[in-house]
Amino acid sequence: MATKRLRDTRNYSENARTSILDRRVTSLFKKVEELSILCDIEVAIIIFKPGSIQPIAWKSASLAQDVLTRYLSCEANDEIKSIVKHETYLQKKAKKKEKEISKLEKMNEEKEMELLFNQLVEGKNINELDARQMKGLLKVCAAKTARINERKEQLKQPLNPPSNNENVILPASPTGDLFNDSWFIETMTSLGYGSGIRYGSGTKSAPTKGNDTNVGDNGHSKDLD
Amino acid sequence: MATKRLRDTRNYSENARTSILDRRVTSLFKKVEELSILCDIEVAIIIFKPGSIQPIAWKSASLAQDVLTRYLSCEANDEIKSIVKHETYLQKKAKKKEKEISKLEKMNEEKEMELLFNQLVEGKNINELDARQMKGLLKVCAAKTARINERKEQLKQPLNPPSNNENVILPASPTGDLFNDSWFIETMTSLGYGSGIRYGSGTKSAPTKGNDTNVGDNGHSKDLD
DNA sequence: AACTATTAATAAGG
DNA sequence: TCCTTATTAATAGTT
Repeated sequence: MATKRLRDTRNYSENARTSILDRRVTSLFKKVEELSILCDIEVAIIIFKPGSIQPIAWKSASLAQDVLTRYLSCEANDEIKSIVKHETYLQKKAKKKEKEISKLEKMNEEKEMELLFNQLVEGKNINELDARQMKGLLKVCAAKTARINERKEQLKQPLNPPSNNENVILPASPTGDLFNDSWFIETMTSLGYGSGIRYGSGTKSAPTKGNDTNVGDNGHSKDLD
Repeated sequence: MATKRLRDTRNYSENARTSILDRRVTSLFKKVEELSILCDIEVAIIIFKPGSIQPIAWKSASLAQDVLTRYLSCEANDEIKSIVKHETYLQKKAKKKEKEISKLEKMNEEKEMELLFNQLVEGKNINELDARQMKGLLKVCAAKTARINERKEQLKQPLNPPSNNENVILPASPTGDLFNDSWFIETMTSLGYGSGIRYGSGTKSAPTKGNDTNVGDNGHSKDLD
């Protein structure tokens, strides 16, 4: 029963909300139709529902358009102005999205290069790389080299023993220390990058600090699905 | 008393007619205002009375115009066809860009998971991962396990030399064996993947668990670092 | 979607 | 024009 005249549907579930709204809009249109016939007036109603982009027009898109056209021609001056306003609004929106895209593309590029680097470690044939990938890879290498140099500076300081378990705050730093430094230096050397380091030491380079790392060690992994 | 719901005002005197119409339009606007606020919709109403040329606009000329402009941009009007066309074009463009963004976001997610995996191999503390990352990681693990199994099959075949070394574009790079599967497999082994794998020695098939995503069996996660 | 109790809208009269 | 009142419409809650 009607406890109140109108419910505030804004807090309702999407489903209930649309069904209630449908009823109201239906009866509204009914009333307006009565009015328009019995009082001999012309009416156009446009409704924008929050969820849908498509507007609802009464009493039909074409008839509404007829009324709207006349209305706009009465207002004349503002017409073009507001439309142009709208246009620039849309253009701004598009530009914004473009920026967002290029940002994401850049992020993608970075991540791809990181992956590429790791793939190389895992045995990806270097011949499979194309020029673009190679270029990006060199960038990553440069970044990593820079980091190593930093690290070297740290090591020069007497009261600064190397700590192996510096953990990284992960996803935010694409240039973070993803790699075991010693392994990386050796690898770089083998590629001809390690300026002061000579290649030739028969090192096996498997990082051992991850030995006890277990992934999904118990039944908890089931809970993640 | 209300003998009927709505009177047909078309046969009334001009005076009575407008007064009746006024009341009705007033209550109509009241109702629509309630609707628009409580149901969070945008509405525009244009009314042409038979006598007067001037239309009535709800909820004010400027606000109505705003709604109308948007409406027209969706439906396309003859008079302002070109402008509106451009508008819808821009809207389509924005939609397209939105799709592009979501695609890129997905790609980013995948790459991030790959990276996460590699970070883990390199000693990242597993305790730092949240549920989402863990979930994605398990996916990657499954993929990598599949790869390892493939590799195992290859290793079983005695006459299967890796066809890696060819021309390389990198400066002075002896595409070392460092970029080989050995390191990866060792690491995998140390992680508890396919514990029977020995590089270069054809061994019995590892007692691999059927579940690809369930890796490792004993909870040593406390010792991770 | 149909039903019912409640509230809103409205016509007619003062 | 504004109030009152009888009547009908709209509608929330329920099924």
